[in-house]
Amino acid sequence: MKNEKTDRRARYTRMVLKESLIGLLKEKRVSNISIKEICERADINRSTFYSHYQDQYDLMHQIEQEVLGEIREYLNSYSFDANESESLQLMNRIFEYIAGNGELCKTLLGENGNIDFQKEVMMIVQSQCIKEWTERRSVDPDTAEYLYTFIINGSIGIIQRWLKSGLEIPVCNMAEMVIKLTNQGLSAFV
Amino acid sequence: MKNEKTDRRARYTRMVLKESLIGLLKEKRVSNISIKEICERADINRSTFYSHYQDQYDLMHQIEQEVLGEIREYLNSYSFDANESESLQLMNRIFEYIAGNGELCKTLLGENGNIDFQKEVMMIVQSQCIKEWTERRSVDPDTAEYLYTFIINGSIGIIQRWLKSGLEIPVCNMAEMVIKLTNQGLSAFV
DNA sequence: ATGAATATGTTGGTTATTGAACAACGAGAT
DNA sequence: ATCTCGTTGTTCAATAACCAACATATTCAT
Repeated sequence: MKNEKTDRRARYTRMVLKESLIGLLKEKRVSNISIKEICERADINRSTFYSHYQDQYDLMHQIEQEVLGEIREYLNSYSFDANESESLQLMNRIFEYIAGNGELCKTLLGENGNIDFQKEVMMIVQSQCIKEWTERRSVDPDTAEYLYTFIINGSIGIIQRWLKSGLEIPVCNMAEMVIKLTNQGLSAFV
Repeated sequence: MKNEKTDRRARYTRMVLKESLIGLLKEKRVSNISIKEICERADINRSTFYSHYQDQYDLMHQIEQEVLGEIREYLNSYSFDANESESLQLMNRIFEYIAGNGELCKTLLGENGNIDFQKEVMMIVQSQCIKEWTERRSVDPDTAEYLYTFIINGSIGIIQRWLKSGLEIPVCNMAEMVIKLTNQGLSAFV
């Protein structure tokens, strides 16, 4: 029944180390962040760091995996409305999630974030979107590769722009915009 | 050279326990706060609590002593301007301090605070004020006792009112007001 | 007044974190 | 090329915090 698995102390240690890295990521990219720095900011002994993580990248990766897990959970807790496009609904939820986790997402999806993680996030929803299309009409697999790349990178870019602007545009408009761009783009090839 | 004396862990534990109690004091008075409650809020094991403090009152007392220490330090780091009344300057500094430590002071000086602590705070400055008067003119010691009581309680009341209002009135006006009331009051007896 | 539930101190064995030390490495300056 | 100086992994004994369990106390409804 215990919500948290581990010892209180370990939980606390991991929490502050994560917060510390996230804070530092607002200023610079992981590669320029030292382990010493992370520990000082978290007020945790350096040797303790090593008993939890290999290095900065490992810590960052674990943060990313948690966020991905939360996003997936968030999407799964949702029953689709049959009247609307599944892709659009998914996209809406993604934007909702990002908006509701502002600071963290702003960092992980921002310029100091890991591009592979960012792609993975967009993949969660765009893969559904692309599937809807390619199932209906036949697409040359080589071409599809390029379409993926374009759509995923475009989506990431637009989200980063949105986060920078301070989430001025409402969630539903963002979702609609991306879906439109995706569908329009795909329609030229199928 | 170490600013902090103890182990990081002990420092952290004490810090969160203090924060926890301060938070709870916003809702109710110490006597209605259980140790279990404090520990749960702080996410600290109950047995750890006992290795630092006797009980809620002990913890609260230590917080109060720290604040008193900080106030004294704050006042000592100040060189007086010979042109102005020393009492008024002191009073100004007290209000400055309170304004700069809003949340904590609002709690400790508020309705759930310890009246003895509150009196001690006002004593720090009013004793100077009263000394200035009684040195100059002779006062019946019995009467003086009542004058103290009146002035100290009046000062506390006015500060609580000020904190409740959200510090609307500027610091210097508050200080002047209390000093005026004090001096006017005393002038009737000496 | 009685009983059930909840808070209190206290204990002993276990585990996580600490601090300090070490050799090894890399970057930058002279 | 040599000399700093700071970061890196790693170790280890000391200790703070953990948890679970226990036997009292308190509280509170009926």
